[in-house]
Amino acid sequence: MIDPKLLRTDPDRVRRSQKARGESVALVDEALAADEARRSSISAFETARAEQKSLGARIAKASGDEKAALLARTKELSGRVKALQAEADEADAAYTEVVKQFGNIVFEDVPAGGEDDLYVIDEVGSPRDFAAEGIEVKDHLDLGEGIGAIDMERGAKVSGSRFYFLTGPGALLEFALIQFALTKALAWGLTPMIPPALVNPEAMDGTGFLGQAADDVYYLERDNQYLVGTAEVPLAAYHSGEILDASELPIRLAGFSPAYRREAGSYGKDTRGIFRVHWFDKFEMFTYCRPEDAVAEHQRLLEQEKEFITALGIPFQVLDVASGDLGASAARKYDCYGWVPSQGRYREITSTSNCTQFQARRLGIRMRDGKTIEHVATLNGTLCAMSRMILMILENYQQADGSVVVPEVLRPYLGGQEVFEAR
RNA sequence: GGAGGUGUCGCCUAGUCGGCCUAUGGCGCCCGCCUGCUAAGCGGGUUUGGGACACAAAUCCCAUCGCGGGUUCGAAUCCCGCCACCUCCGCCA
Repeated sequence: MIDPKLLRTDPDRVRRSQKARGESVALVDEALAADEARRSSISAFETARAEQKSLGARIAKASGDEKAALLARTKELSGRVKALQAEADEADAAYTEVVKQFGNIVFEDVPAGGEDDLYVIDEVGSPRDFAAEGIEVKDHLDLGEGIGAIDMERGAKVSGSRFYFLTGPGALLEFALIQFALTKALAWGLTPMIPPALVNPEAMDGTGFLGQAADDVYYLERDNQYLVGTAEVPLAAYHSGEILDASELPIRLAGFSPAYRREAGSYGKDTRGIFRVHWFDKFEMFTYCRPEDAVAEHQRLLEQEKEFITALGIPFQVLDVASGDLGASAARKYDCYGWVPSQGRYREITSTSNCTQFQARRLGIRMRDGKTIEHVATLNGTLCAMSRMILMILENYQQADGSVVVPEVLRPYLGGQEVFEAR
């Protein structure tokens, strides 16, 4: 949720943000009108309620005829108070509904455009020249099946399309990545977390995933619960409704969980292999911090992502995601795109968002700093999405005979193994 | 899944056959007084949200006793639903 005060004090700022997102600017006037209506109906209710209370106090002390007279008078008032209260509740709900439609206020210096506008702000490493090495590039699925790491057919048999089994070397790779990510997370001072992957509606809605992204979320109707698409959801909701002591901040977490995504609307897109799947495991970083520290914290998360990908030896680019392609919660987002040799282009492997106070307002996460209380800022960033990273490793470390070299940093977690041989 | 119990302003707690509850007391915390210093003692303050006053401070108003409804002129208190926790039974990694 955006700051209701900002709407009143600087509606133009909100209009600019809506425009940058490519969303309705008229919504601002709608919200202002709803706010006005809300305040006047609340004030009408409060006046009537005050009168009712003072009458009530007199009734308590009165008796006999006086009491009877007062009772008669207050009966009528009681009905009015109820009606006014219903009106006020309704106006308040209507206002909230409008305000919740706004995405986070986009930072002014976020580049304009949509998902096709790629602003590359950094580049690390460079793709191998496979031709020069005399290698005919295979894609991750051919390689994965070749070394016995991925079984898509049985994934489909057991669970349907976009499901897979990681087998033997594939499973070992994931475990090694988990260990390596955990080692990094601890070195950076993050607290490791294993959160529930099933959450209630408040958690899902509070993190902003039931808005424009609702179709992409699995919902269990019988239990009124949602399968999370990222550990960001339970990690954000972890402190919901709490007032944290400012001295505890920043709180830096690294949560490991499965990620479930319906991938609605992506039929026929990236259908081969494990690039786009309904489930994968992921290590996700999450920070609660003071609002004024959020921009620096965002850089920190990005640096950690870059360090991780660099250590694994995957060539990648860093993108400053265009304003029209931001998620509802993000004021700014950086994506890291890793090189996919079989596609001859860079594809997303990590993403980090600065949600400023947007999520914290919805989830009621505040901090007490001396006498003042205000909402914290929240940020999230991918540490390691297993399926994508395995894909990157398979393709970038392939050899002419279909074997795959193990990235050096992972060898300690694989008993020193250096190569996965093709079978 | 079945039976019973519990849920009060940071923590503990009083209050439940409706109205002096504007929610008691203790601990903790904050401010002040006193005092060679500290402690003790004394006095005051201390839920959160919204709103009024052009900002701030002060003050005032409304809401807030797990959440949501209902009964009533009036609900922490009575009724209904939900949630969480505890105990026992059943089932089960």
